[in-house]
Amino acid sequence: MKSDVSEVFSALGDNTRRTIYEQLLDRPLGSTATELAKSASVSRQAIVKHLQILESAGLAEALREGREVRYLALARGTEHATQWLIDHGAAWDRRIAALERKASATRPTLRGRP
Amino acid sequence: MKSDVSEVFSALGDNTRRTIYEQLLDRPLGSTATELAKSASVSRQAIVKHLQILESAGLAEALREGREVRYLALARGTEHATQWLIDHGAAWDRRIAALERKASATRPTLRGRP
DNA sequence: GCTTTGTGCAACCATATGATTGCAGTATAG
DNA sequence: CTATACTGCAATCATATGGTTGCACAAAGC
Repeated sequence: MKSDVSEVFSALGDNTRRTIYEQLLDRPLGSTATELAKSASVSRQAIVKHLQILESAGLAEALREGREVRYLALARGTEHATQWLIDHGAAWDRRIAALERKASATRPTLRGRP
Repeated sequence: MKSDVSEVFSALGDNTRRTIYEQLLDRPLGSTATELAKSASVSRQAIVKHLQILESAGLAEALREGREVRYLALARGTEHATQWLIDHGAAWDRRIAALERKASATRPTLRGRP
C-alpha cells in the first residue's frame, strides 16, 4: 500500500486534480461533480474519478443531499504531507549547517566556496 | 506541461522515489546510483530513472566525479510545493473562520449542522 | 596491456492512470 | 404521471509509469 503522504502527494501531483481541489477550497459549501464539470475541460466522469481519489487521500469528503453529492475539501488532509516537507527541509538545513561548522574549523569559511 | 509544484508532488508521490530522496538528504555529500541500488529492492537502472525524475523536478543535482555520478539532494526544490500547501491550508482556515462568523450572526453555531 | 567497476542506452513488459462513451437507475420538478 | 436533471456502473482506450534485462562504453586499478 501507499503511505498516506504518498497518496496526498500523488493526488496533488495531477494538475486537473489539484485544480479541482483548489476549487473545492474556494467553496466551503462544496461542489458537485456536475458543477465542477461545467468549468472543466474534461467530462463529468473524469471529475468523479478525481474526486474519489481526493476522497481516498483524505483531501475531500462526499456528502449526499437528496440526489446530489456535494464534495467538500478537507484541508487537514494535507497536514502529514506539509509536516513531511517541513521536517525534511529543516533536517537538511541542520545537516548543512553542521557541515559548514565542520568546514569552518579547517578553512576560513565555506560561504562563497569554490 | 506540468507546473513545477505538480512535478515535485508527483516526484514525492512514489514511495521508492521518496525513499531515495530521503537517503540523499541523509548524505550531504551525495550518493551514486550504484550505491543506492545496494540498499534498495530494485535495480540500479530503476534507481537511475528515479534520480533523473528527482533531478528534473529540481529535487536533486547530478555531479560527475571521474567515472562516478554523485546525486545531491536539493532541499530548496520543495519550497514552492511547501508554500502551496501552507498557502492553501491557511486560506482554507480563513474561509472557514469567515463562514463561522457569518453563521453565528444568524444561528447559534455551525458546529453540528443538519 | 588487461580486468574491474560504474555509467549509459535501448528494447521490452506489465500494470496504472487519465480519459472517454453509453446506458441504467433515481430523485426532483412540472 | 412524465419529463428532466444528477448520479452510478461498466467497458474501452491510449498513454504514462515503474520496472526489467542485455550490452556497449569509459574510467580506474592492477
